[in-house]
Amino acid sequence: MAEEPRRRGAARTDELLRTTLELATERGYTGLNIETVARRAGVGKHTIYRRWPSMAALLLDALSRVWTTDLDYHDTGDVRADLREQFLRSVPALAEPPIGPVYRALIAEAQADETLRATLHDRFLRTVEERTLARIVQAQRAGELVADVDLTFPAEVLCGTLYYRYLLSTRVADEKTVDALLDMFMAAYGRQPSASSRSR
Amino acid sequence: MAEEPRRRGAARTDELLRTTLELATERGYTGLNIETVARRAGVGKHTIYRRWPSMAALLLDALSRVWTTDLDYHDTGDVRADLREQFLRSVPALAEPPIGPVYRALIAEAQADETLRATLHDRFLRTVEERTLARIVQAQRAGELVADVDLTFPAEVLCGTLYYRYLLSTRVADEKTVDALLDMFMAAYGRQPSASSRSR
DNA sequence: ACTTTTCGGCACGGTGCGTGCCGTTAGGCG
DNA sequence: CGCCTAACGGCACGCACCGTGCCGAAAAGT
Repeated sequence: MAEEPRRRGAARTDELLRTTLELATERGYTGLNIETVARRAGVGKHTIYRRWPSMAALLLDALSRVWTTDLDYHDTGDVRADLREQFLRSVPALAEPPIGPVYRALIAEAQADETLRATLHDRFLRTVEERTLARIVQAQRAGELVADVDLTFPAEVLCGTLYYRYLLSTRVADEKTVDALLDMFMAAYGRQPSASSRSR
Repeated sequence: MAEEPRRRGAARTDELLRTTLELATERGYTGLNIETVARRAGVGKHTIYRRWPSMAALLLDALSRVWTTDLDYHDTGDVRADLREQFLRSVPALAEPPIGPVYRALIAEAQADETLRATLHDRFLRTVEERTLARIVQAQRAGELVADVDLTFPAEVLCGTLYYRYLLSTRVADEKTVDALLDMFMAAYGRQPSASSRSR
């Protein structure tokens, strides 16, 4: 999204992204606009507009910087435990600054801009869904989950439910939630009948 | 949210809500602001502010007007068919005007306002989740679903997944999606083992 | 040293916000 | 019936942010 500036730019580009994340952390969603970022960075607005066509584009790049999300599912051979560990690790990261405010700002702007909505999904959510799918497909191959079922949609349900909690409700996605979600998933696709996986 | 105006107000209040919905239908999310509503209704801005403290409050009331959502789950004795019918009926209603634009506008504003987020959830999503829960609990009592499982969270997953699709991705929640969702739900909580409910 | 391009700074018109202050008008009351 | 009070429409304000244009300065490339 950011075109490489020719001369002094690279360092400035980097600084602007850092400034954006700083602002998100200190002042939250409210402080996230171009004027404020420019003022804070001691920069003319052109310097920003030369790099990004809109605030949304700047936010997308800023988010990419921190969305490392240590999204690396373990594979201990216990798919439920691995999913659980990953969910409990990544959900708080989503809510806290700087990711939280930046993400919220993008969600807000995306409501008015379908293209942004698609970009947002492609660049972030899709990755999460795909990695999740990869992990459960692996479990399926290992015999932990029932065979002959397309797990694409279940992977979306797993991720989507957590995002729904965070973005559309005020309920936190705590351990209880994650466990209930995994109960449902394992009850539907786990190998052993039901009772054992449905407890806990 | 709207306090009853004393004299000329009731009719005006009603007219303003209708004007808001008209604007949402004709111009979408973009046309939804107080100035535009006031201009369109031929009204001073005070007349709006006297009734609602913010655009969000006005939108909430406007949404209530059209959120009848014919949310009435049938009970034909086949819970899967009843859920399917309801989902396919209500999902498009959510996307089309006037509900779509108004809802999107609220989602956008709610990102900056936690209280609004809670209100939005309480006034709309919670109802949907509760009715869904009521229907599947009934199915549980009828022996269609496994007993001794708390279905509160599954009800949230059912609704949440559809909202996730609509609000955070650009994928539509079509028949295939609804069927896949119900596959998962029935596989997890349906009475008959798995194979039959997982097909389709 | 000279050119090119980015740079910061400033100002502009435009839009929407929320709040004042008019004079007007409708509804309720005596 | 006429008065009085409250809601009304219209207008203007200061504020914030948007996106753009123009300046002279400074840095990078030649």
